[in-house]
Amino acid sequence: MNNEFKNQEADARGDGYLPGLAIDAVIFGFHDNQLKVLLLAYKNTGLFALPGGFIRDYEDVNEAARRVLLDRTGLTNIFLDQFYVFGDRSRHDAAPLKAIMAARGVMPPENHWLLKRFVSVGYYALVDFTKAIPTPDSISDSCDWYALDDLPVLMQDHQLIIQKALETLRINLDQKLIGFNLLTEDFTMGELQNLYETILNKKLIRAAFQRKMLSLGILERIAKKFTGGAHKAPYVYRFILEK
Amino acid sequence: MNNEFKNQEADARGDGYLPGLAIDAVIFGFHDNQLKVLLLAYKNTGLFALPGGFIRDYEDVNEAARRVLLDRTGLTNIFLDQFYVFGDRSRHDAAPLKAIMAARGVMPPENHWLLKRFVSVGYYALVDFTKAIPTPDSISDSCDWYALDDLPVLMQDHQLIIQKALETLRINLDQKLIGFNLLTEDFTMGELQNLYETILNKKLIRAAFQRKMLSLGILERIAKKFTGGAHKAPYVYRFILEK
DNA sequence: TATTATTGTATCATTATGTTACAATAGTAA
DNA sequence: TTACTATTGTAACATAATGATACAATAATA
Repeated sequence: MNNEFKNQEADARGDGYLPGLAIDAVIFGFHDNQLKVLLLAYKNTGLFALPGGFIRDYEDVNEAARRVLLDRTGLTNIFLDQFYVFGDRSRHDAAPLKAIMAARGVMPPENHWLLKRFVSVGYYALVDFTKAIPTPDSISDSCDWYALDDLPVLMQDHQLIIQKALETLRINLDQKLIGFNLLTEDFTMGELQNLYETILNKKLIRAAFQRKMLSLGILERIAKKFTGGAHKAPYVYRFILEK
Repeated sequence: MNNEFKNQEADARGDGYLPGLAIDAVIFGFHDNQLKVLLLAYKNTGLFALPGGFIRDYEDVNEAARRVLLDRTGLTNIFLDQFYVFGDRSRHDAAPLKAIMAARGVMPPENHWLLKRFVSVGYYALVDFTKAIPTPDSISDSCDWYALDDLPVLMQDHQLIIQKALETLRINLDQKLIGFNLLTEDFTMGELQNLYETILNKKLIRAAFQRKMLSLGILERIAKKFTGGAHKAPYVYRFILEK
């Protein structure tokens, strides 16, 4: 779904879009020691869904995914990767979209392109929670963060898509060094460890974690952070961007 | 491309297929200490291409990929995984397909569905070279193995697709334990090490490799293999399938 | 029976990771 | 100022994983 939905509704053939192909984006954020994802709520239907969209005939598929991310968060230059193509026939279920359209007073013809079978390319993004500005599209009343362990009921197979995105994130967290994308520019070692523990859902050994992170040579020590607590102030680190 | 190409050619609208979506399969085999991939050669055009196909409207996308693999190799129950979606607009180039059709005496209308832009889901498969029976489709004169380091000139972005598949294979070789899929059911430790060295393109330490593999508890020692060489006979191992 | 090439594994060295401990604070309260 | 507390940074040692070398155990052959 995107801001151009009105046009999409009006034109039953879907001119200007790649047919049968969609994008679903699992946009991760980290706040209050919880992993969260951005979800849209649809007017009068009680349905929740991942941000998504379609591909214009002049766009690369990856470009379209960046556009979706920009439209829902206002962010560019964000970590964004494909992780799986959801192409089962059983995904096809016109009912939710009909309900959404009906709630808006639209009765689409049976052969409306949006009611056809879609294959969806799954993307996951890692964003700085404090920088993102959740923005609903034209047919949803809200775009908000939901904790992964307290999700509302989701449309179609969106629950599965989130599950698979999380698995990908867990695997790639250790391989590629992508966790930093979920934090603010500056962070303490404790914050970084909290993030890792939340994503991996297990306790890590503090001394070993710190030693490992520092040994990677990807962290720059910026300054001390005086939190007001009655204890030694932690250092603030910053991820060193490679040139 | 697949055996139903004749039907596909005849029907300019592409009825019965998902529009604009294709599958490209990088089918890896291992022979003569070389990694090889299956390629098709097209009649009278000098063009080489990856095995591929389209998705029937009654098929899951993954199912369609299995069908392609079966049609080109005769194999089922094979390691097969998605690795990337190739969706750049710049991929669109009707020329090769026109050439192929022209070589067959067909002049498609400009709006023929096969000449439109396609997004392709990349799959990679690992097969036992000795078991696969390379089989051309209806419009290619050959289906054969080509060594990765001696590939012919390939259609469109198929070179890039192979490159990306190889990267995926290298990353997953250590994570998941998938190398065995490229060997016969029984193999020696030396053969396994050769496979790893070929894929990773680097020498491995024999003692450490053997110790690591045995410690994983995934190998069953079957018997000795008397090769006729004037030296100690190696053991033959078999991958233990988990239940 | 000696010779040769290769395999399986033991041994030690090096590196990485798990675990414990402790000094160095930054605040609070006496 | 001075104890007291909680947390951080890191040293120190233990354990595990990997790298490197060495050598005994063979299958064939001469």
